[in-house]
Amino acid sequence: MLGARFDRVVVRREGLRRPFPLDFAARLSGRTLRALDRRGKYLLGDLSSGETLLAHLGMSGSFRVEHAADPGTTPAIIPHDHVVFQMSSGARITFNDPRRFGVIDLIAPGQLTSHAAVGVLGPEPLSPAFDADALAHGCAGRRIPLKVALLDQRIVAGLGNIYASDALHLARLSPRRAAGHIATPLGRPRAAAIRLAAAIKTVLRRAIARSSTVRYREARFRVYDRDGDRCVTPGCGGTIQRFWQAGRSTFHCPVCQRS
DNA sequence: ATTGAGACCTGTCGGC
DNA sequence: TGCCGACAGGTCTCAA
Repeated sequence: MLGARFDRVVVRREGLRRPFPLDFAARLSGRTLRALDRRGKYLLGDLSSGETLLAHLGMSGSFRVEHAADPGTTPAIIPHDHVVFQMSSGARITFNDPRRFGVIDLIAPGQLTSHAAVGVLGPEPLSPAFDADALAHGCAGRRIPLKVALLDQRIVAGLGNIYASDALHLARLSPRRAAGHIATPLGRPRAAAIRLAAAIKTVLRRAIARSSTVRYREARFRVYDRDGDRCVTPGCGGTIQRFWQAGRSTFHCPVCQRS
């Protein structure tokens, strides 16, 4: 898509979580995609019109890339194809999302920072801006459990249910611990914040290197979806358990994540 | 401030 | 085989 023009945009239903914006296809047609970026779980496309093409995969969304020049391939519509972008490069990019929890939206120029979700995102976990100080600052004074705090995109952007559990396990911190406990009363980081910030970076770098979210059904994690398994922490010997927090499943080792 | 429950949807899996 | 409930990578809103 990058550097190509939108030749034709086909919208195959009213919307996903929300209705598609007014004149969505018309506002894209003839524009060029100048740059691609990402904030947290949001994909951002910088358009020659100054608008931003915003996308979120939700739980089940995906983009499929096909090319007119690919020999022996006949691009076809399959179930749950909702938006098709035909590009001047010959590429055809299709947004498919069975559960329709995803987002496809257009943001007017300059409106991204005031966007209800994107505008309040916390720091990028792999950027230098995210460190123990930033994490402690975000958690200070909060009495919510650490696991719930890690899922709050305003504290740190982009962590989901898998890596929230895994990062806490690597840092050997209980998911039930109050988030505020990793900071001093003045919001300075305690040892736990230093461990957790580092663990988040380690877990995410490893996940990206292994594409473990892209193929998450085949992937194996430290604790996620491993209840009943033996804990991987050297010398621990505990058994991974699952419980519920804020409506989501949390996995942890009650032995090495006691506090 | 925080929790909990429910909503949005369809697909998959395990148990019977 | 087929049916049924539980659960799923994520937000978002409302009530308590």
